[in-house]
Amino acid sequence: MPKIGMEPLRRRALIDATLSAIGSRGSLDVTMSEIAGRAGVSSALAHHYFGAKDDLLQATMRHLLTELNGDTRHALSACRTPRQRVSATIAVNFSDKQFQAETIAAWLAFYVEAQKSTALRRLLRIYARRLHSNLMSGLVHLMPRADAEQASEAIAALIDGLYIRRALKDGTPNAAGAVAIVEDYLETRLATRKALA
Amino acid sequence: MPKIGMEPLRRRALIDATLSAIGSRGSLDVTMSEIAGRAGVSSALAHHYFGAKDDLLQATMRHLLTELNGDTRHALSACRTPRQRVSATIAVNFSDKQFQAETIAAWLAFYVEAQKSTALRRLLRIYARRLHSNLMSGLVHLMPRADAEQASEAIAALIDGLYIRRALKDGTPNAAGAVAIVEDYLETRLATRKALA
DNA sequence: TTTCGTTGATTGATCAGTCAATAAAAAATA
DNA sequence: TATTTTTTATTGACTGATCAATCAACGAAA
Repeated sequence: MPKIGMEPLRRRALIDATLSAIGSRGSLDVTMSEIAGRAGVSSALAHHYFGAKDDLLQATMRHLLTELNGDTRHALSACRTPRQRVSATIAVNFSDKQFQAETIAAWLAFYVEAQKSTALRRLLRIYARRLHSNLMSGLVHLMPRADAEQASEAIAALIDGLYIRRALKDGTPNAAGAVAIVEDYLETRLATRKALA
Repeated sequence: MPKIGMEPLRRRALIDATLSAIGSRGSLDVTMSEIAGRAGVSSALAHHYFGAKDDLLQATMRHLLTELNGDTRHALSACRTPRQRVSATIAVNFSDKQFQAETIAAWLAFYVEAQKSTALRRLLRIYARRLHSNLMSGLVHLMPRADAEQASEAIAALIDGLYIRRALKDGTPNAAGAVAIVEDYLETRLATRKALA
């Protein structure tokens, strides 16, 4: 066991363990012992590095946010047209890495918890703003601003809704189907504009 | 205090209290004492009438489901065309009675809890099936079955997504805006079919 | 006098969070 | 280099709070 610079390793391991615990339980009702156990350490150590449980939960959510943001930036960097930007922004949310039982369960649980915790609510708002701004950066070139605003709202709602449905394993089992639904919405929206013009 | 036939009154009061407790806490993390207190009785009485806490939670969710179903039946009974049926099905979900902070918070919380509880999951599945069947009963007359299937999936996801966003008080503040988004999706979908025909 | 409605008090379990103690690594000092 | 000292990593054991669930008891209605 190396005893040098354990802090970042442990923090990361604990965040991963939190994610997998939330994923398997399907909610934030996981004990510190459960999390620590999955990370292979004692619950006391988890408290040592993160303080309160809420802090660990926040750090976990921040991690999710960072990952999604990184993936999005990467995907957007390859885009040449506004149209591509919109599709890329959508696609990231349904990529193999993001659209995964564990991650989805965590997002959903955080959404609920955000109604109690202002800190989580703030983080979720950051996510919402980023998504909106990414979508708008493309949509605004494809339709009038008011329309773009509504389309962005609809796409965001569609993504959230598909996440929920995926969590419940009701309809929309695969990521491909989910993307198809959102893309179809977008495509239809754009086609209508063209047809009416 | 009348002491005759208290059971149905108490049960109803406890369910209402559960709903309002969940609404104000924003999650299912409410104590039996809190609920019983809101209903003006002791926690022991809540256990007396409902047994375990889970049973009370289930009864509360069943109540939500019953209400929604009643409202939907009523709305559908006034419809003359398939097109109206679809709009009516959508509208009910955003009616003043349903699209309310308290109710929305409860739905969201139940969605999360359903990942742990098979009983709740079964109830949620009933809701999903009903919604799908109601939507399809109209859509199937307006477009090919495969398209209708996808549209139904999209509308269901939109509704769930708009509920989430409402819970977080991010975009989509009012019910009217939410309906507009779903109706716009539907309208665009139908208009495209016409334009291409 | 049995059944119904009701509660206060209690129990037992679960957990978040703390703390004192231990061991090993790093740094400082001799 | 050998030593003491300090910092880092880690835990088992404990505490205190919270809660679901139970139960014995009591008053009133049937």
